Amino acid sequence: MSSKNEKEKSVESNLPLETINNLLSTGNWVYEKSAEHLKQYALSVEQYNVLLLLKKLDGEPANLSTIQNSMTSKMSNTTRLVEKLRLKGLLTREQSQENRRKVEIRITDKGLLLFARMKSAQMKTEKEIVSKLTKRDLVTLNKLLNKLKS
Amino acid sequence: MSSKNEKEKSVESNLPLETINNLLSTGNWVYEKSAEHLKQYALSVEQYNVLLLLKKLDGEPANLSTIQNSMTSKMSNTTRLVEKLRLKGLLTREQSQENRRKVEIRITDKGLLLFARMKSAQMKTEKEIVSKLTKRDLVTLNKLLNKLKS
DNA sequence: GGACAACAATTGTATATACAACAATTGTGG
DNA sequence: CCACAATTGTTGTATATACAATTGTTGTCC
Repeated sequence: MSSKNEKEKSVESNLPLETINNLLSTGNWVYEKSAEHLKQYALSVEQYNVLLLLKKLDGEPANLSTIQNSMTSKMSNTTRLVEKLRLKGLLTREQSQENRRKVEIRITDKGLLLFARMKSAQMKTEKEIVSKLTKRDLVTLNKLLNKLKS
Repeated sequence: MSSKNEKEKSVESNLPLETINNLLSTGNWVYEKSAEHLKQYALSVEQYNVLLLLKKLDGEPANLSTIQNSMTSKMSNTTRLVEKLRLKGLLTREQSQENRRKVEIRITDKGLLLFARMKSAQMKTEKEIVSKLTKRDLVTLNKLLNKLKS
C-alpha cells in the first residue's frame, strides 16, 4: 500500500460511514430549514405534508392508511396528526359509508386558503434550500439518492 | 414552451421540492436502517454517536457542549442522553476540577468492549446501506451534499 | 471586590414518537 | 350462517424531543 493510500484512508476514515453521516446530517439540515419556515404558519413538516397530499387529491377523500403510506410516520401517530389538523379546521374526518372501518379525510376551504397564502413563500424557501446546487447537480443528486434506496 | 418541457414540468412537478423530499426520505431511510441494526445492542443512533465520539477521543474527556456540537441534538437532550449511557455503565461523568461548570465525560472499558464486539457487524451494516452505490457514486454524493450545505 | 454578564449544564413542560395491545368492522372457509 | 382471520383505526405507555426557565460557576469591568 502506498503512503498516499494510507494517508487517504486515515484522513477520510471510511467512505460508507462518511456518506451515512452526511445523509443523516443533510436530512436533518433540510428538515430544520423546512420546520423553521413552516413555524410562522403553526404547521409542522409532517402536518404540511398531510395537507399537501389532501390538496393534491383535490376533493377526493384519503383514508388514514393512504396518508400513512405517503409518509414516514406510523399509523398511531397519523391518527393524532390528522386530529390536530382537524382541530385547526384544516381538514374534515368522516366515517366511510361503504366500509365503516375506514375514515374519509378531506381538506377544508380553510386548508386550501392557507395553502394559497403560503404558496409563494413556500416556493421561495424550497428554492433557497437547494440554492447552492445547479439544476444539473440536483438531477444528479436525485439519481444517486434513488439509486441508493433502489 | 415546447410540449416536451410542459410534460416534464407537470410530471416531475418541481425539482427543488422533489430533491427536498428525496433528502428527507433518504435521511429517514438511513436512520431506520441504522436504528434497526443498533437495536440488538440496545443503543439508539444518537447513543451510538456519542460513544463513537468518546472512543475517538481515546481517553481524553469530552464535556457536554463538545458532544452536543458534534451532534444534531440540543443541549437539554444531550444531558439526558449521556445520563442513559452512564446508567448502562458505558461512560463516566465527572465534574471538571479546572472549571466546575464543566463535566468531563469518558468512555468506560465496558463501552470500549461493546465497540469491539460491535465492530465487524457495524462495518458490514454500513457497507450494506450504501451497497447500491459505487465508490465513485459515493464520492460524488458526498460532494453534492457538502455543496448543498455550504 | 462586588455587581452583573456570560458560560455550562440541568430541569420542567408540552408535544411527538414508537411499539404494543385493543376495539370495531368486514371478509371468508367450512 | 357462524367462527375466526384480516383489515382499519385508536388508545395506553414509555421514551424522545424542543423550548424556556433555572441553577451553579466563572469572567469582567467599574
